[in-house]
Amino acid sequence: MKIDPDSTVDLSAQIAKAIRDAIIAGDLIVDQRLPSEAELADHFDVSRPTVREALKRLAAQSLIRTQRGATGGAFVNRLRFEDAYAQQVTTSTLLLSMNAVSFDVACEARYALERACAPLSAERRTPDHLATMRAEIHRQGQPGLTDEAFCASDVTFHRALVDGAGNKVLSYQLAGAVEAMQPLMNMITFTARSREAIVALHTDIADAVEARDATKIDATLVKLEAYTRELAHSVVTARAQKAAEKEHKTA
Amino acid sequence: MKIDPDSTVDLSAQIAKAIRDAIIAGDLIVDQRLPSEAELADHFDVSRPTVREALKRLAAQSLIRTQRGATGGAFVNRLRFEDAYAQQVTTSTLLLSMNAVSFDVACEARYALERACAPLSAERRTPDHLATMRAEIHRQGQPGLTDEAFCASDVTFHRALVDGAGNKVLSYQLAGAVEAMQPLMNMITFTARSREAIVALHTDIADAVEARDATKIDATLVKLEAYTRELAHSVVTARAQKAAEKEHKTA
DNA sequence: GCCAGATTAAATGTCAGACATTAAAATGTA
DNA sequence: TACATTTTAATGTCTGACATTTAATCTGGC
Repeated sequence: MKIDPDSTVDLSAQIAKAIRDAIIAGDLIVDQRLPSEAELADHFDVSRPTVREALKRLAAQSLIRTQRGATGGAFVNRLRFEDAYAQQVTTSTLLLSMNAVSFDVACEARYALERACAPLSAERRTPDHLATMRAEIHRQGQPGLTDEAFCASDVTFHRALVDGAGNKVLSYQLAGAVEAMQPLMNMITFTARSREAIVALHTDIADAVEARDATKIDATLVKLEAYTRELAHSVVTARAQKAAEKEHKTA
Repeated sequence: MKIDPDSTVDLSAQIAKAIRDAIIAGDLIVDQRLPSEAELADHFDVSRPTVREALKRLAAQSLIRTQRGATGGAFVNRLRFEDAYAQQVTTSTLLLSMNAVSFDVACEARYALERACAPLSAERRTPDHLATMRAEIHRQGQPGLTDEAFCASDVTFHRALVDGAGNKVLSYQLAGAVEAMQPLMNMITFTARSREAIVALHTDIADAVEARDATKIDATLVKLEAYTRELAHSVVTARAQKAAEKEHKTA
């Protein structure tokens, strides 16, 4: 592991890269202890604060964890699925919001991916997945539910569908696609009628999952996507109209 | 933005979280300049190195960028698709290797997702995507290509297929699934015969994409998945046999 | 008045050394 | 042996300083 002290790049960034590369290459294995900060500072010929900045960078990516005390230090962290989920969701959410990704594009991606899980989910779903889906459908029908809670329940429902595929990698990849949509969905006002329609589609999906009918799941997801996009469009149209009216008033 | 100085959690982690939350909530918008390190230190009532550690954490997630000089400072970074790709690939790769994800599980996830792109790609692919696919097929047929180069070309081919869907979000989500497989694929030895078979399937896919035949693409991807898994299994079997022989010799 | 070069100022990048805190291991003692 | 104490080695944090970069400002000369 070496760095170039003459480079214009931050020393801490270079050190972080060197260690990260070592982890990726397998030179440092899970749970292995890194040298102490003082030793690393010595090795790279930099000060301790610089080493610390590098370690914090790695910690931010969940690549290492630190422990205080006599036998403490920095350890290569086993990247867990849950940690990766969280990062994935954060990154995806910011990506959508910062790049002004349209509702349609995000929605299309999400349903395309979700439909990919349908056949596997039909085959492998357990009673547990089914129970979660039914419970969320019930929650979604409750009056007095806020729009945000409705959206959150929607996410839980769809995650149960995805998890039903029984493939952790798939669940991880989908986490971003499904959850990152939430801020976009939250812009929609769900009327009683639209909630009813969505609950009906969700029920169809749950029924199809129970019957292990992959074709039916797929078809219903297509309907749900179309309906969701329709809803979003009506929101946009309504907003545009209001803006036009306001414009008219002030003029 | 506030932190709890009595918490057992690192101050730098708390500060990073506070700023991250502000970015996610939209309180800090893209390209906005954060207060200087000294001002942040003052605000959170900590020292400058602690603030710096927090900022490095955010920089590691591409949430901010820093600039030196008189008008420099830390700025909220527009998370670009390319940056997100890279992070996604790194995370996915480590996730698979550190959790000993089986070839079958990863492969299943990858092809399920890729098949989700097929209908869109059939509809929207441009001549460019097609040209990339053809070029990679040609490369894959060249004798003397190393296994690694073959794998790399394979990845490029499949990315062209995915990109053909013309949905950036989809491309981003797929990046991890496709590229993270590469280390696993690299364990396979591709014989001349198996390369020939793969090239034939790739050709079928390219032809189907050109003909905008979604059904055919899907069917061929299913075949390709089956063949890939078969190849991987034969490698595992061969290894097991060798190990058994060695065991026999030493015994 | 205008332009080129020198100066200044404000920010990040880096260093050195110190002290605080934590937690395990070593040690001492009943 | 069991328990309390001390030691020790690590991370966490602070202070203060200097180095470096870069844009803005000032200054002379034309």
